Amino acid sequence: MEPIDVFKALSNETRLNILHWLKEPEKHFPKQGAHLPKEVSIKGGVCVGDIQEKAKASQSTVSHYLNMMQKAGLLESVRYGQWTYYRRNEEAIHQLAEYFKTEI
Amino acid sequence: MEPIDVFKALSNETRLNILHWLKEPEKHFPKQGAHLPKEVSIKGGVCVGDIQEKAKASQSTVSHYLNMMQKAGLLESVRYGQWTYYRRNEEAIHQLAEYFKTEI
DNA sequence: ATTGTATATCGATTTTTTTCGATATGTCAA
DNA sequence: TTGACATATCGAAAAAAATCGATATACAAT
Repeated sequence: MEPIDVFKALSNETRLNILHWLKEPEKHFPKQGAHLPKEVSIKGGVCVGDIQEKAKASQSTVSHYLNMMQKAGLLESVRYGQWTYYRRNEEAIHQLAEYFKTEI
Repeated sequence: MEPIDVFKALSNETRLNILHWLKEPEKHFPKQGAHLPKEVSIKGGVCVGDIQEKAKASQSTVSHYLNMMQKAGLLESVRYGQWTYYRRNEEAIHQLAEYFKTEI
């Protein structure tokens, strides 16, 4: 997890928004999980299409953003069928906050 | 203090290094404060030239970096004669760490 | 006043990032 | 197996950031 990649990922309003939204997915994505059979639980995960709709950017841009944020370590993804669910990587983000406090 | 400006400022290795160096100025800038009469104390401040020498980038680039970091709130500067001393804005950085922990 | 030094700003070029539409890939359903 | 859909990847154009040398500004010392 390269700090610089994390900071780059955070240097954009839309990406920052996505991170925010995913903090309270049920609040910001009311129809969250619509595609999932209820026995499958992808807690806190939201599919790309829902994020795209809210972010108001093109599909390819949002896909790119999510990939970038995942590579930076901020998000993790789970694929279910044709959908990819993204959620925050809370553990990594917590470590990051520690890093920020002690190293920056 | 706009989070995005802060993250942009942190998205560069040299700038990240500068922030690091200024955490322990006496360690990384042995000849620190050489220009200052001892009754003037700019605690933790290092002049642009010293930073430039260590950063190995051009004078204009380093000046630009420092200005950017100051605008982002990470640094503060004091001018003494022909020198500008930059030091960390510890209070702002501390607040930032709090922001990171609670908002990111 | 003139010269030298430190830093800031300007202008231009190169590099990186953003952003998109088009296309490819993978999955589901009929 | 065909068609529809979700997402990923590709390739390109536009926008922004990095970076430099040259020049300006501000101060110091002679």
